[in-house]
Amino acid sequence: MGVERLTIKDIARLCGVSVSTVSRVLNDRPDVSPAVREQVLEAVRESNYVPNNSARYLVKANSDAIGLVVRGVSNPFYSDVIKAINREIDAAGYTLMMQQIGSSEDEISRGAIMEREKKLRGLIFLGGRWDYSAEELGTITVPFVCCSYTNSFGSLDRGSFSSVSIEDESAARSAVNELIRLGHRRIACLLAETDDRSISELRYRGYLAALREAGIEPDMSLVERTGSFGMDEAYAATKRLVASGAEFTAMFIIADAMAIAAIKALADCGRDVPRDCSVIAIDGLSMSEYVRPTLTTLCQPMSQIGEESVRILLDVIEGRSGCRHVTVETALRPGASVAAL
Amino acid sequence: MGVERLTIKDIARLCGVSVSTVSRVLNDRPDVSPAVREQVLEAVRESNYVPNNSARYLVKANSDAIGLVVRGVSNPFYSDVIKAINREIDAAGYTLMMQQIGSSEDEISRGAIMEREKKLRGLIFLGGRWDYSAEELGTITVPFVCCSYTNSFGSLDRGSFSSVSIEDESAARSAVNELIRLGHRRIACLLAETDDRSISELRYRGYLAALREAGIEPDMSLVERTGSFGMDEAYAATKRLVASGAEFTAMFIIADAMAIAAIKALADCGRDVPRDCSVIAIDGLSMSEYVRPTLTTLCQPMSQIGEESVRILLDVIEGRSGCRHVTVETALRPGASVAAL
DNA sequence: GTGAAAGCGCTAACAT
DNA sequence: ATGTTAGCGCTTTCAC
Repeated sequence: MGVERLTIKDIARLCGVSVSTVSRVLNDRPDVSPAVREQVLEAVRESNYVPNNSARYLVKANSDAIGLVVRGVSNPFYSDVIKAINREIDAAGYTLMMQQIGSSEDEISRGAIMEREKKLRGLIFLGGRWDYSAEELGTITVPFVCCSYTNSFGSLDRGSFSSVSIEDESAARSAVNELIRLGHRRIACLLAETDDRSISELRYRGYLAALREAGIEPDMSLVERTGSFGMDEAYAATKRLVASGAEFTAMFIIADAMAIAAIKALADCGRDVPRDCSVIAIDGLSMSEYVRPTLTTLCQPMSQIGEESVRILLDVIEGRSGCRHVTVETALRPGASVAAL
Repeated sequence: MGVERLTIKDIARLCGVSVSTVSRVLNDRPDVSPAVREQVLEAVRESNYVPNNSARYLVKANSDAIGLVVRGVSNPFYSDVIKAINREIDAAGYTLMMQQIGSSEDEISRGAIMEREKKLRGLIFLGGRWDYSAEELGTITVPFVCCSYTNSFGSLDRGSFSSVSIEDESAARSAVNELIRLGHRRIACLLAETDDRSISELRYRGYLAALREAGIEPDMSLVERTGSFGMDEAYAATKRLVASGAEFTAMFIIADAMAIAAIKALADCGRDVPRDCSVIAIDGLSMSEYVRPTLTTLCQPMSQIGEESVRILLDVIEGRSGCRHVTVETALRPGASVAAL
């Protein structure tokens, strides 16, 4: 335990060679004699030497690393996106450096720190704020792409960044339209109002738009809000809604996880889904296919979002194109949580 | 975009002071005049300067950082554990550095790299292999704790590391006992056989032990295996089990997520849970409280696992105690997925 | 094929 | 209160 940590110098001394030779071996350079190479490798193994990455990063002028800053620990929605990003970056011969941060931390400053520390070529932000200003982005000097969201509430010049996302408002609109098509008119809405510049707000706008187009007067007593995207809060909010006595035959819920909790709350209130109340959501978690009734939801194409993000970023990095903004399509995945009225 | 990245020297020159003064300001040292401090801060803001962490880490002889290596991206089970670890480390005045790795990567080598790079005081491995040898741990020279698992299949000296985990075998045994207590005798078992040195194997042993104690002859046609812990595979495996024609009145499933998928498979085969088949699992995911029927499961005390891990690690780091191995208790969370026969 | 030496950006003595 | 300077551990010219 109390072992002094070895440096490249120690290995050099151990082998009776210079540090540059050790460095060459460690970096798989061809210009080292086989004998010396073997000897160095052996010494490294024997002594449990592990190079210091800080020193390596410091001296390197640039790298082939792409940074990925994921906001929100263990969001089930992200895992397929991350998988796709990983795959694409690997395939392109770059290295992925992932950093998870809490939802209260700032992805921009973390990205900026990472950029310096790892000499990044580009950055991907997965799940971030929607209201960047050009000023606070001054610390980021490499190309970056907003993955699964865009800067709807910010003041950023569209030419200075890229994004890949669904059109939240129109996705919500088509979800609600589906309910309307089936004859529902009293449609409740469950929101997560963390603040008013979020995905929740956009999806709420879509809800309102769908009602308006169908000539249905929005009823504020049917709109319930929770403080977060958590299941516990969604459960409680749905119970409040039922307890309020408001009448509705369907619910539009802004996220799958919240919808699963809401269905449980409805059941606990004696309301069967979809017989007494239809439920539709947005996201397309795989979990939603295993609950009963299976959730009817608008799926985000997670792999495509990841792939597209990488493609755009590499295009910009390698000078093949400028910044782009891509919106991907959602697809209705019919479940058993929706019925005609 | 093409902006040269600034260094501390640039800031010093910009302000007409020395680098040490800038460094002092950046590190909140008291011995700087208010005027100069303000001027430096202003220049930093103006120029979007961000210090290079690699250089910082390199020069520091030690830090107050604890490394957390999480194996398996976005395992829902880990998120509460991570939250607890975060909280405790913060409260103790240390800094947490988290690193997520894929399930095919090796946590030991990543931990070793991180230890050098960040000058760690200690390491926590969350979800790792169960079969370390002393030799491969030679690269780790700081105290570490295995969080949520232990070295059941390895050859490590128990005095050289710490661990916090449930007793998987006895947890499985009591889950199966619960089914037996309710009159079940034909109890199927769903395993995830990634390899034979995993949590799956331990829980399987508990299943067998419970049967043996009750004088029930294990029936291999009731034991189904999947390649992973995924829901899709658990679903398919359960369907195979039903299709095989094997008769059973209950299932013991080694993980909540798999159980949720299994319940769906049973339903799709026309079997009601718990009327036609009881289901019990181990883990205690919060999701399990929102599916219907709610899952009966043995809960792992996630917060406690995280807290205990930090407590032990800090005790060892600060010399208050040697390595310890703690097992925490699971608690039966009764749901609606189990019925008496 | 190998070694010597400069320097990556920063902190921390040590001076002043 | 502020400046000067010696490294931290490594890679990379540039000699040989």
